[in-house]
Parts: sequence; structure tokens; C-alpha cells
Amino acid sequence: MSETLPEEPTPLSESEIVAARRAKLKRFRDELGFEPYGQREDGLVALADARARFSEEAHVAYESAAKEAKAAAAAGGAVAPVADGRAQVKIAGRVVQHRDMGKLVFLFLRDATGDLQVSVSKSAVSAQAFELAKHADYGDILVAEGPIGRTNKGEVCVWASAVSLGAKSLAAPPEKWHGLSDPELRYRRRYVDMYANPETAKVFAMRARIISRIRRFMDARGYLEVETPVLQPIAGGAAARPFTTHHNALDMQLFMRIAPELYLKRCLVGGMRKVYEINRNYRNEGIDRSHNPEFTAMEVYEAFGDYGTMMELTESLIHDLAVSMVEERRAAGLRVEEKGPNGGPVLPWGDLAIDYAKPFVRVKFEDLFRRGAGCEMRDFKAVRAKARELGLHHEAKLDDWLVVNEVFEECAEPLIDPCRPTFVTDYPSAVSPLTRPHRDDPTLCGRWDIFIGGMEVGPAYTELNDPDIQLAKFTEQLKGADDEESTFRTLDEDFIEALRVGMPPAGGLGIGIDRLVMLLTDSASIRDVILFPLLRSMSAGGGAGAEHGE
RNA sequence: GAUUGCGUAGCUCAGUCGGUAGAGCAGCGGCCUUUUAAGCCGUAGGUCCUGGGUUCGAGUCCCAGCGCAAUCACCA
Repeated sequence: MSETLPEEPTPLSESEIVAARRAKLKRFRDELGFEPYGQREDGLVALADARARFSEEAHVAYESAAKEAKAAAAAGGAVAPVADGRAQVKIAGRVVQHRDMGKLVFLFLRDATGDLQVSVSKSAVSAQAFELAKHADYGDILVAEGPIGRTNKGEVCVWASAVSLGAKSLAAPPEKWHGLSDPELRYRRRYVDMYANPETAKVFAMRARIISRIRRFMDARGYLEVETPVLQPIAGGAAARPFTTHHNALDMQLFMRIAPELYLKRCLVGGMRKVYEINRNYRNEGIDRSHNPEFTAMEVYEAFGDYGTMMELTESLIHDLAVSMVEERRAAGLRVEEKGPNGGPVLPWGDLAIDYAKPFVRVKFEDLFRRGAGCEMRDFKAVRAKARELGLHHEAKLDDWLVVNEVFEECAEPLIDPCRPTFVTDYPSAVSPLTRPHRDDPTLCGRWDIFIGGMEVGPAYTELNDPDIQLAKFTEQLKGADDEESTFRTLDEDFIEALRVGMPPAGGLGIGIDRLVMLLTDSASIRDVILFPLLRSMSAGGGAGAEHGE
């Protein structure tokens, strides 16, 4: 048998598990007469709702009536129909447990609202339906109907009178007890993660409610939601590297937006007083626990407001969201912290218990600097000495204020209590080049950053609306651009023109929605709150690079 | 980009000093009408991430690569 076998054009051979499932699919269809991919079903009840319709009285009444009828029949009496006061339901869900007891099969179905047992007795359903239930696989989607009762052991269940297929699953299921725990597989096969790990689905349901509440909050305060371009000829509004793309018909290079800012400000020029956008931004930067190349932010601009207006807005919004999350946790029976020393709402985030009590902590950049560095930030000599002491060797090459900024990040930011949302206010103008300086002290500007749990959740600004100053600052920024930067950084002359038309003074705000959702849902990674985070593309077998070379 | 750790059956994981590749779940064939990770009997399932090296012999040691994670850097 050592002669070379003919080279077979091997189609990817499916695993035995998949082959077995295909065989079952065929059998269900050909022998049992079930359509393996289902059909429209009206009147389906969510599993949680079906469970809620269980009535102990109806169950007990039915059981005793059935027992009497059986006894009467055994004694040769007339067989009267048994009164059944139990709620009848039709449900659908994915099989996540399957116990075959011979002539009785217990299945657990799962949908987005939870799990519910279906008990299939050989005596209560057609022979075909019983075979289907007996040979159903983990991952199959089943439709069942019958009364809501419970088992002798007390498990609420649907006592099936009919069972059919919603969809045959051909994929090997994850481990039934541990679920899918490999983070890579959870992200790559999110559709499996979502049913195998109910916590995952819950996080995304919470995310949806959070964003919905944000909209209601903003709408109630009279902000108008607008949509601005993702495809932009000039990527402005932030200092990030953009993704590039191309429009064929116009033969035009385009950038994916890195921020909506410059368009939202045009809206203010046009006369909108209060606008917001919940938007996706795309930044061609690194990936880590708090960065995904595409992420959701909310930006807000309010004419005749300033960074203080935005502070009140942000504080109320985040506080209200935290209150509703505490209510959600309580309703879900999760642990809810007692009110903290500041009066809570308190939400867990990893090992932390974050207290969202109003007012949030407010601290001036300058004061926090003094506490952390032990010197005045304007005493550049002392600041530089501190920088050297911290081992910031490139200190000599930097401008005074950049050294201030580095020293601040090194020894002042760590002083911020991660368990209290904290506004750091009045940054030096020199490290916030596009922000409007204070009139009474131009070395400082109208900017704050909010930190929660050690993460920067967002900044706000008193926006610059003087077109000449804006132009000068843009131009200066362009001069400082390196070779790579200058390939995508261009002066947005139309934006300057818009400012010349006249933009009212304004407050502007940006909040990282993903990070906020992380905090509110106790998620450690941004990838846990983004359904389909960007992953490296799969190379078959994991070693394609070595095989094919480049 | 740097450092560290991990990569073994569909999934979750063991694998000792370098000496013939293991378990549980899932699968397949049986038994069972009250299970709660059901149980019992039987059975099948492997590119030990990829490539190279050391060795009589590599899942194990060494080198390179790929992927993931953590930390750091980057990220108005």
C-alpha cells in the first residue's frame, strides 16, 4: 500500500461531529418529515415571558384532576376530558441542555431572555416529534408548544404537545459547562459566544439601553441629533492617524472620520443651537484594552455655552446613567453596593466600587500638579528638575509646557481617585493648542478631561470661534507635522471659511461611549462592549506566513 | 513597536526528568418516564500553532515565524 495514492482534490473534510449532524438533518427531513430550516411562526412567546406564566395553582389543579381521571379510567369509569387551566405557550430557542431519559426527554432551550426547560414525554407527542426531541443536538433551534407546568423536581417547563425544528445546527457546539472561554474564539465567533455565555448577550442588551437613555436624555434637554460624514476629504477634529479610502467615480482620496467636530461646528454656524451626534470614529492607531480602531463617541456642541455648560451636562448624564444601572442591577438580583460615603449610586468595575455621587470631583490642573509634583507648574526650573528626578531623559528637548504635561501625567494623574469621577480643569493653553484661552489668564484654557476608573472618558472645551486665531493655530500645527503626518493632514479651508461666516461662542464635549459602557457594565476590555471588535485576519492553520512567505 | 506568558481532540484542560498522546464534556451505538454539569456500558476522535535545529528519540529543549492575552509605548 505504499504506492502513491492519487492526489485527491480534498475538499475540506468536515469533522465527524458535523458529518453526524448532516446525517441527522437528512433523517429529520427525509424520515421524520421536518423542514430542518423551519418556517414562520406566529404567537411565539419569549422564554422569560413563558416562564412568568407558570401558575402553581393551575399546575396542582391539573395534576390532581389528571390523577383522578386516571384512577377513574383504571376503575373502568367513563373517561372525561381533564380540565387544564395551565397557560398554553409556543416557544422557540436554542438547545443548551439535553437529557434523554428513555421515554422522557428534558431539553433546555435558550433565547435572549433566558433558559426554559421543555419536557417531551413519548406519550404526549407524535412519534416523529419524539424522535426529533430525542436526537436534537446542542445548538439546534427548536420550536415547542404546550402547557406551562413543572416537573416533580420543581423545574418550570413546557410539557410539549408538539415539537418542530427552527434550524438544524451543523456546527460543533462549545463546551456545555465552561462555555466558550478562549477570548479569541469569543470575539471571532461572537454568534456562538452570545448564546454560549449569556453574560455576553446581557452586556449588549445593557449597551443598547444605555445608548437609548443617552438619546432620551439629550433629546429631553433640547439637543438635536444630527449625522455628519464618515467619508471626509480632510480628516480633522483630532490628532489621530486616519484610514484612507478612495471614491472611484470622483477619483478622490477620502479619509474615514477621526472626529465629527468640524462638521458639528458647521452646524452651529448654520444656526443650530444645540447639536449632538452619536458617531463612529475610525483611528488608525494601536489596539488595547481601551482602544479599538473603530469606536463610538458622542460629541455635543452648544452655542453660547462653554466648558462649564458641558460639565453640568456630563455630570448629570453620567450620574443618571449610573442610577439607572443600579436599578437594573437591583431588578436583575445582582449585588448592589450600599450607598458610598458620598451617597452613591455605586457601581462595581473590576476590583473598584465607583461612586457616581453628584457632584463629581473637580480639580484644577494647576492644583493637581502642585500636589503631585511638589512644585508650581509655572516654575519651569523646578519642573525640569522634577522631570529629571522622574527619569524623563528627553526633558531637555521639550518645551517648558510639554515638560509640565509629562510631569503631570507621571505624578499628578495617579493622584486621581479612580473610584470618583473627576473633572481635571483648566489645562495649560500650550498643551491644548486648539482650545480657547481664558480671557483673564491666557496661559490656561477652557478645557477639562473627565477620568473615571483611571480611564479618560472624555474632554470638553470652550471652543475657539475666532477664525484668524484658528487659522494661525492650524497653520502652526501643520508646520509641526512630520513627513507621515503631512500626507494626511491638510488645512480645512472650508472650516475656516465657516468660522468667518461666524460661529457663536460654544461649549463642546466628546464622550467615549464604549468606555462609558465598559464602566457601567463592569467590563474589563473595550472588546467586551463591541460586538465585533477588529481582529487580525485568520491565517488558516495559524502558520500561513511561514508556508507561503511574502 | 517592546517585554512576558500562552497555543495539545469540536470545546474545557492535564501531560512528571526528553522515551509509544491523556481526561471530562460534546459525538456515535446501547439502557433508562422526573433530569438539573443526569447516570451506566461500549466506541470513535490528534498537523501537540507553523518551520527549522539539537538528540538514538522532541508535545516537552533551542532558534525563527504566526496568533492570542497581559503590561508598557503610541493614542488633543
